[in-house]
Amino acid sequence: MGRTAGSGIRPTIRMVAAEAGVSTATVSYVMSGRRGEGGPGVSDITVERVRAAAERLGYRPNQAARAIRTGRTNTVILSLTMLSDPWSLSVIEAVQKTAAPLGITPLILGDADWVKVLQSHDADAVFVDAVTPEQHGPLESLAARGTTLVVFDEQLEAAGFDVIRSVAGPGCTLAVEHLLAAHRKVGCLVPSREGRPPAGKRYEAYTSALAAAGIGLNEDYVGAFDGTTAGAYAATMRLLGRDDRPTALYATTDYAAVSAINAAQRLGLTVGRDVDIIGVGNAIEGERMSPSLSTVGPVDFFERVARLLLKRAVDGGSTPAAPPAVLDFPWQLFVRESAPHRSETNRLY
Amino acid sequence: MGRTAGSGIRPTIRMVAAEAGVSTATVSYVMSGRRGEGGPGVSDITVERVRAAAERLGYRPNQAARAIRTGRTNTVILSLTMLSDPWSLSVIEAVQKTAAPLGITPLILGDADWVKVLQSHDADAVFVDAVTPEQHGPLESLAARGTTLVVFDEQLEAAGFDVIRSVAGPGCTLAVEHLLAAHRKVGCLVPSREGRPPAGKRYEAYTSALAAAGIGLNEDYVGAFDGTTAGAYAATMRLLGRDDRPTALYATTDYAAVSAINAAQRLGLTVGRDVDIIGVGNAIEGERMSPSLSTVGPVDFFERVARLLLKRAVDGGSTPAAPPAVLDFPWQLFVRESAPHRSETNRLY
DNA sequence: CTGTTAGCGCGTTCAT
DNA sequence: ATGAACGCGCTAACAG
Repeated sequence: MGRTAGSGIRPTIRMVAAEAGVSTATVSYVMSGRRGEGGPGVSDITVERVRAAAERLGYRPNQAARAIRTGRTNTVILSLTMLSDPWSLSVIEAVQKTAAPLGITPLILGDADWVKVLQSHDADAVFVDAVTPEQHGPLESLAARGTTLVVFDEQLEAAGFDVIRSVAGPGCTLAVEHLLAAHRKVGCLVPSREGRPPAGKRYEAYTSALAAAGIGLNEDYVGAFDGTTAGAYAATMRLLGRDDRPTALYATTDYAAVSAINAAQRLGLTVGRDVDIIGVGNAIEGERMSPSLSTVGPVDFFERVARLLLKRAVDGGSTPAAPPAVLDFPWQLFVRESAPHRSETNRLY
Repeated sequence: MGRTAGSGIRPTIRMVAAEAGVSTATVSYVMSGRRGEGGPGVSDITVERVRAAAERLGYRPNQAARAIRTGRTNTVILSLTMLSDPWSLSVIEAVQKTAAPLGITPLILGDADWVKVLQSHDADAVFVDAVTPEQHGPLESLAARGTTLVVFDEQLEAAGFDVIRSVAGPGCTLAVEHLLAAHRKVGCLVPSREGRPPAGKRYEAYTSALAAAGIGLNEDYVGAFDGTTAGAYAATMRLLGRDDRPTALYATTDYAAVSAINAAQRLGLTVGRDVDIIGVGNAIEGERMSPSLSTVGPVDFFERVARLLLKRAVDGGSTPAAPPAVLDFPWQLFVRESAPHRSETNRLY
C-alpha cells in the first residue's frame, strides 16, 4: 500500500524504493533511464514495479539534488534586457524550439541584473544579450568559475566564453543605401542617453552613407530617443510631423521601426508608399506584421544562436568541446513592404 | 595565499574554510548572514577573515546545494503564455520590483508547457497565468506535493493553491456600457478557436449589454480572431473596412485593443474621434501609449498579485501561512483617450 | 545478468 | 566556533 500522493510532502527516492521493495539505486537507474550501458541492468518486471510505485506516490526526481551530483540542471537561462523587443521574442522562440526535444528548459531572466543572479544560480548555459563595460569583469570571472556563457556583443573578445557578433556596420550601410536609392530626405531613429549625441556603429553607418551619397547631415532628421518603444513612437511623430518631413526613415532597431510604423500610420501616412521605413535586426516578428518590415540582419540568426547555446549546454563539462570563439554572422538586406524596391520613376525626390 | 579564481572549478565552502582557517560551519554562518539570532555568534574579526577568503577565491554559495537543505530556492517562476502581451510584461515588471528587495529572483517560463517543468523544477512560488481543463488535475497534484501556486483563472476553485480571480463579467459590462452611451454601432474583438463561435464571460458581457440597450446582435460586427496580435489586427481591418463600419470597438483584451488601434490608424482613422476603442485588463502599458488606452480592469492588480506571490514565496513551508483562497479583485472603468467621455452632442449615432 | 551497499557532493544546522 | 549528521539523488564497486 503506502499512502498515495497528497500528504503535502514531496516523495523522495527512498519512499519509492520502500514502496516498490527495492533499493534506492534501482529506483535511480529506472528513473534516469540509464540501465544497460554503464550501469547494471534492471529486469523489465522490476522496472514496471518501480514505475508503478513512483506513479502512485507522484514521485519526481528533485532537480536540485540531481544537479548537485551531476553538475547539470537541464536548464538554460536567457538573460534578456528588453522583453518587449521582437528581437527578444525571436530568441526565446528559437531557443524553446531547439531545447524542447533535448529535455532542457529555457528560463528567462527579464532583469538587466544578470550578474548577481548568475553568480549563484546555475544553468547548463547562459545567453546574455547585452553587456555594459562594467560587466566585463564579472563576465570573465563567471566564465573562469565554469559558467558556460554565450554573449551577444559587437565589441567583446572571447575570454572563456562564446561571443556572438553580428557585425552590424556593413549591414546597416546596406539598409541606408537601400533608402538612398530612392530618397534624399532620409531620417534616422537612434537611441541615445539623455543629452548625449547619438553614437555607435549603426548610427555611423547612417552618417557615412549619407556622406558617400553627397548628402549633408541634417540634424533635424535625427530622431534621438530614450530606447523605449514609446520614445521611438514620439520621436517618429516629431520627425514625420515636420513640414519638410523625411520620406524615409532608418531605424537602428526593429522595435523602433515597428513603433515608427505605428506612428506614421497614426499620422495618416501609408508606410511603403508615403514613407519608407527600414529596421535593423531581422527579427522574426517583422516578417509577419502588416506591412511587413524591411530590415537588415543576419540569416537564420536566431536558429543558429539557439543551436550554439544548446550545444554548449549539452556538451557541458565532459567532452572537450570546441573552444570558445567569436562567431560572425553575415548580414543581408531583406526588402519587404515597409520599404520596397522602387523603380526610377517612383523615387521620392 | 591559495590559488585565486580562475581554475575553472567552482570554489566550495570547504575551500573557503581552509583558506580562512575556520570550519565550514563558520563560513556558512557568515555567508548566509545568520549569526546572532538562531545561530551562534561569530566574532567580527572572523567574519572579516572569512569574507576576505571568499572574495579571494570568488566563492558564491551553490544554490542547488542550499536548496536541498533549506527547501528554498530564492526563486519564483512566472509561467506566462503570451509574452508579447502587455499584460504579461506588467506582471513581470511588478514582480521584479517586489522581489528584488527580498533577494528573490523571478524566472520566466515562456512555455505553455509548465506542467512538466514544475514537476521537477522547484521554486518558492509559481505564478500560472492560464490553465486548460486538462491541466486541472496536474495542478492539484503539484499543490498536493507542496508546490506553492498562485493561479490566475476565472473558474477554478482553490484546491491547495491560491486562485486569483478578476471577475471580468461586471467590469466588461461597464466597458460595453461606456461605449453604448455614445454609440449604437459597437463592434467586438474576441478570440475564438477556428470555426467555433465566440464564448466566455467577456463576450457574454457584450451580447447582454447590447440586449439591455435594445440593440440586436449584428454578426458582422463580431470580429473573431485567432488569439494573436496579428489576428486581432486583421480582424480590425475587416471590421473597420466595412461601409457601415462600427463607430466603436470593444476588445476583450488590452493587447487586442492595441492591435485594433494600430489597425484603425492604418486606415486613417483617428482613435478617440472617428472610432472609440476600449480594452479589457488595465495593463500598465495602456496608460503610457498614445492614444492612451481606455480599459476596464482591477485596481492595482499587478502590484497586488506580486505581493501575494512573494508573500507565499517567503512564508514558504514554515509558518502556518494564511490558507489558500480565491482572491477577488474589484474592477473599474478607466476612461482614457482611446474611448473618451462623450457629451450628448458628441454622440456617434 | 540483476540488484544492493556505501559513500559522494553541497551547504546547513544541532549539539558540543 | 566546531565536528558531524543531515537532506537529496547519483553511481562505483561489490554480491548473488
